[in-house]
Order: sequence, then C-alpha cells, then structure tokens
Amino acid sequence: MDTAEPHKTPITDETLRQFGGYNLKRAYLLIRQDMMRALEPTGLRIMTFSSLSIISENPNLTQSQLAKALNIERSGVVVLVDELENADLISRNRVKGDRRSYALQCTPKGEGKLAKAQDLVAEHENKMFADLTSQERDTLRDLLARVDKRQSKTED
Amino acid sequence: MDTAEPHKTPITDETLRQFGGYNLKRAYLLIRQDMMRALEPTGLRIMTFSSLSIISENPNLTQSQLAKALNIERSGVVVLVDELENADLISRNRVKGDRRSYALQCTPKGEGKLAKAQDLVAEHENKMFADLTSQERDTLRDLLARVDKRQSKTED
DNA sequence: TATTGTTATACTCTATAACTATA
DNA sequence: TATAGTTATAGAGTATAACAATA
Repeated sequence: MDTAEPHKTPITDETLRQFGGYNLKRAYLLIRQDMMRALEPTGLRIMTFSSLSIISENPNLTQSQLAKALNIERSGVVVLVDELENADLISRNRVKGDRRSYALQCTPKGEGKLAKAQDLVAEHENKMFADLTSQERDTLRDLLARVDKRQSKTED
Repeated sequence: MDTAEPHKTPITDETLRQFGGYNLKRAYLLIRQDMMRALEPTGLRIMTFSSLSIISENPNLTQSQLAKALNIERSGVVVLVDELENADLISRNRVKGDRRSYALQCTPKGEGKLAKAQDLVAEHENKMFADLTSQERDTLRDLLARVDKRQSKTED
C-alpha cells in the first residue's frame, strides 16, 4: 500500500460545520484561551473569576450553593474558595443557625479586584465579538441562554 | 465572626450572564455531556468522531493536516488515529513522494460507523436545540462560525 | 440518617519537549 | 536544517468516593 496520492486541496470541515455543537466548541475554545490571557494580570482564573462574581452578587451563600451555581461538585469548590480566601478576596464566615456551613463574602479587596477583572473581561469580549453588531451579540447571548435553560427543564 | 446571616433568595448569576463567554461555556458543557452520551453506542468519542468525519471528507490527508484542522497538536492526533486504526475505521497508508507522512483513509467499516454516528449526533442536536426554531439554529451556527473565523484573521 | 465541607485519588484532555526517520 | 510522526511527561480541570463534624 505504498501508492496513495497526497490530499491536495485545502482541508475542509463542512460536514462538522453543519452541527451546532461543533461550531460551539470551536468558538468556546477560542474564547476560553483569550479569556485566560485577559485575566492573567489579575491572578484570577476563569473559575475563580466566576466564583468571585457569584459571591459578590449573592453575599453569604454557602459553598454548596456556589457549587450548584457553577455546575460543579462541592469538592471542586473547596479549591476555588481556598484560592480566593488565600488571596484575601473573600472570607469564610460562620453562620448563625448551622455550624456545618460557611457564609462566603467578598472582601473590599475582592470587590476591587472583581471590578478590575470585569473591565478586562469586557475588553476581551469586545475583541472576540468584534465582527458582531451589538444586536447580534444580544441574539447570540439569548440563543445560548435558551439552550442552557433546557438543562433545568430536562432534569431526569 | 460567628454572626453571618445565611443567603436566602435563590442564587443568581446575572452579572456573568451579561458576558457572551459565560453563556457560551454553559451551553458548551451541556451539549458536550449529551454528545458523549449520544456517541456512546458507537464507541466513538467526540474527537474521534470529528477526526473520522474530517478524514472521510478529505481522503489521504496527513496527520499534521488533521492536527491543524482539529486545532490540536500533532502528538494528540497520534492517539486519535491509533484509536480509529485499531478499530479498523481508518487506515494509515504510505504516500508516494514522502515516506515520512501517512495518507489517512476511511475504511468501509469507518464510513458505515460515521453514517450511524452522524444520525445519532443529529438526533442529539435536535434534542439540545429543541427550543430553537430552524431559523434560530441557523442564526446560532452562523454567529458562532463568524466568531471562530476571527481566529485565522488575528493570527499574530 | 442526611448534609457541609474536606481530602485523596483518578481520569480525561491537551500541551511541551525530546526523539527517529526521513526530506 | 527542517518536517512527520512518535513517545514520555506534566499540567489543567473535574469527578468519585470516603471521611469528620454537625444537623
């Protein structure tokens, strides 16, 4: 079998392009990479940034609640919260009624860091979605959110 | 600090929802998981499915070309191609002019497997995008593809 | 018994770097 | 010297399972 002709024309992925999931993955990986670069100067990673944002928006939530919000396991949250606490961006506080759980709060330093990070992320998004009009960005966000919303419905 | 009140209202992620990347990630992880489930009966994983599809569409392409098409490193392709070859779904063939590279081809068995897998993936997509009209699915695909297209342009 | 947080462990995916054989 | 494929290794990211403290 020493006789194959090399493939000449440019490589295509037309078949895969027909699938929404394929386009979704390509775009996601691209944006993920630039997002990591954008957050670099803050010392945050994507998941610590997300955690910080949710903690800021929902003061005194527990780690279990954060796990559910992030769609990850409780064990994964420990690492994220450790990292944020060690950087003095959040605090673990004891709760009145239940001594098993912690109430997570942003520190002032954490709020400042979050604000800075959000600016960098907004900049990153403007870059990544530069080819889309403001209306198209809204449409994309809406369509993706509607796909995501099916999850809670189809909880079997 | 034993005095924090627990967070009462449902946990929200409104701030993060404003970012396209966040919605993208949520939708991607959701679809990824169901995609793995959909492919399970075929024995294929997402990346071997994608590889098989691209090889079928571009007969006799090399592993390096496949790596570029999949946006991964050459070393990663070896594992994928090994897996497909061991399952007798593709063959590595020697090329005329260059004895360093392989020309990858789908076997008849590989074409059959690919067809079956594509049906399963189409079914999976119908399920995941059930809340979107046909037109909205096209819009989503188009917007994602346009985000992805920036990559080749912004090659610095 | 069930739940919160924790730890240890393992698995998947991918990148990096060093190697070989060809060119 | 450069390129195709290979191998070994390491690093994220996450899941699973078992555990201690508390409910």
